[in-house]
Amino acid sequence: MKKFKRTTVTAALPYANGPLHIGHIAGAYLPADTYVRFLRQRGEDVVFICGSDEHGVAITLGAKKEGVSPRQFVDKYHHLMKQAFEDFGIGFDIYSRTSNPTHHETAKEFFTNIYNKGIFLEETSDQYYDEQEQIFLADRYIIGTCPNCKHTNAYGDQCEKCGTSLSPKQLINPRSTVSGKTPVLRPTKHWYFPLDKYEAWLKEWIVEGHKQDWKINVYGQCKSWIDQGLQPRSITRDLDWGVSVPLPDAAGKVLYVWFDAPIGYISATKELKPAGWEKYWKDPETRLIHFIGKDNIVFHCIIFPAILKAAGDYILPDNVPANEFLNLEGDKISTSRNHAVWLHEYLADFPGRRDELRYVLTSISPETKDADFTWKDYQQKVNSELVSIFGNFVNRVMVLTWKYFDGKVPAEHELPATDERRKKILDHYHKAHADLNVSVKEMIRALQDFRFREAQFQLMNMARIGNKFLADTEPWKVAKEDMEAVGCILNYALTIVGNLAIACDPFLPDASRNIKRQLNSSSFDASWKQFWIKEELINAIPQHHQLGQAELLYKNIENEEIEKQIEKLRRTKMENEKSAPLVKALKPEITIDDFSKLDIRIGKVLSAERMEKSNKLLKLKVDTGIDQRTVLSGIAQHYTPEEMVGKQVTLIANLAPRKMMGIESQGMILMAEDLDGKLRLVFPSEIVTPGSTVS
RNA sequence: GGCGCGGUAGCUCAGGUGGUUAGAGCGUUGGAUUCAUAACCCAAAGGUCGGGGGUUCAACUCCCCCCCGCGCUACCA
Repeated sequence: MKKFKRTTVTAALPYANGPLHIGHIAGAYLPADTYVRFLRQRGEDVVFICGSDEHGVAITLGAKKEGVSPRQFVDKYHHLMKQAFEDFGIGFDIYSRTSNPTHHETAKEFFTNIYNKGIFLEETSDQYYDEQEQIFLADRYIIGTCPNCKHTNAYGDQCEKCGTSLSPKQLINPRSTVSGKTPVLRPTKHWYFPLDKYEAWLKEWIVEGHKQDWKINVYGQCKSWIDQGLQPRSITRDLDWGVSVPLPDAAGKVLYVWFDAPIGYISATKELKPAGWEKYWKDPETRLIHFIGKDNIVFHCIIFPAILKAAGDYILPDNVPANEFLNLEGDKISTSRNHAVWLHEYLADFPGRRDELRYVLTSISPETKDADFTWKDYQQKVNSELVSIFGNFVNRVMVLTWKYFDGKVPAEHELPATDERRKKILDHYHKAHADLNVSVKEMIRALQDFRFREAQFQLMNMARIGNKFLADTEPWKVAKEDMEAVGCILNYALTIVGNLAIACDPFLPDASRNIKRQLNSSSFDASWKQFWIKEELINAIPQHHQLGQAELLYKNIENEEIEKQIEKLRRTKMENEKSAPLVKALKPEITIDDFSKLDIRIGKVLSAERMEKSNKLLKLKVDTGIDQRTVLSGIAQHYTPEEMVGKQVTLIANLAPRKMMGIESQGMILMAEDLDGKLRLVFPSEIVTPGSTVS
């Protein structure tokens, strides 16, 4: 592998529209922090960059909802997140924010730089405009009736009821959420980044260049994107919140949040090191690593690198170890449904138990597939691994040393194998030592490869070996006859404890500090970084050294504590169900004249088949009494073609024809939608003649 | 529908250029032990490696088809 002089580590900029939950932590911040701690232990030059992502329409929308300005809105969440990170002990070198002036300048420089190279495309297209407010409406500022499920408050980019992604022009009866008025289409100019022109380069860089070293999920996703063909992407928006486009004819336009956000990494580095930031972003001997969740892969692996490439003389990410998602008690974590374990709430409910959360989240880290956090599992892992194996080992060594040597590290010397027992002790010592060194090497290798689950497992294995060493050598028995041998055993046991204190720093920083305190190691622990360099057990503690008081590292998580948490989630779920409207709201009143415009008839399905390349559409041939016509209906997930044939259906016969997937649909079949989204046919209670009208 | 990733013991996961009885930790059960937070140590039970075909002397590992989970994508008058 290429040798680098320094490392720039970024963790995804969290979006400032809500608090942090354990999914965020497990996905990006904890692995990043673990990795950075590892590099720092080795004495490497590393910067660890993060900050709040504060632009975009969702922010303005959220602010509006809370009745505050975007500024106040992002201030609130920025400080909440910053505090939670700090309280949890994520050790960023800087936690910045994209609303900073430095960031605005940097982002504008990026734009101008690329603009001056003539790389951007300019294009004018029709978008919805609110005439009363005199603003262009971003997708999420437009609501209307969802063409799919008829939900009356679907957003312009997505219907939250049925999950369909939309474009504003698909909405029926669009209206502006700002003024409530019906918006009009008006031309507007935007700038596009020609991703397609970077396709060949991306292919070479990723598909050929990173086949071996990028995680398979990341690589596969990138390859899929590139193979599908890349399109130019719009990088500006009509909005008054964000980084304004630095061009004379661009009033009211800002950079698209996805263009400016990753640049935030660079701005934050500038802020951290005004003089020396460039070497962290432009020196080919710097290694750039992005820690993100899988939702960010395309931006960090495709778009941002292309932008860096276009800007010129920037380095590209050497690796992007994206994680999959974390679920909670079998369900997706959801901010809107409040189905989450919020970081700040965890810290308040479990004071002094940061390591515990780190440990469990790393042990279930969604490195290769989505993982599930359950409180029961949390309790079990803490109690049976952290407490029983790790904490207990440290404690028993401390207690034994105090018991037999008044807390003074026994002399380390060659133990002459003068009898059977000593011989056995020496055998166990050699075995333990060899096993420990294997674990140390495996742990470090795993850390280098971003396999944090495995790395932490090897750490625990060190404690397991320690426990076994004590059980095998039984110093409490030997003490009755051979104190010199006991001294040797405990000297080595303390060596293991010292090495554990070193090794656990990336994973369990609080325990590391705590053990150092117990070992009273401040006078010599500066030499401990040799552990990370030699990649083997070091002689951590000098003989005759006076230890501090023994203290339990962790205590058991009691049933009541986790039951409280489970109950909390259960209550939220119940409240959600209670408060969720069971039936949809009534639509505005209409007149009999409105109704009489509809020509609703009963038809009979003559034939039915699946549409090619669609998993929702069925192509039906319907006898309407008047004619036989083709009707496409999005019911393929609810009815098979076979069961549709011969069925009587209710259809709107005078609806304007509409082409879908190349075929014209002449009418619409009426369906009842159950609360769970299931569609059921509506038809007369007894067979009627095709063509019968409905009124 | 297309594409990507995944589906291995109760749980969390390893593994594999195809080759003797498929591994680990936790959990469970039994034993041993007492320095330790009833912890540690030893041992055992537990898997038709998502399903079905195929290639092969031999497949969990390669090929084909299918099913399930997650994501991206097309589509749902």
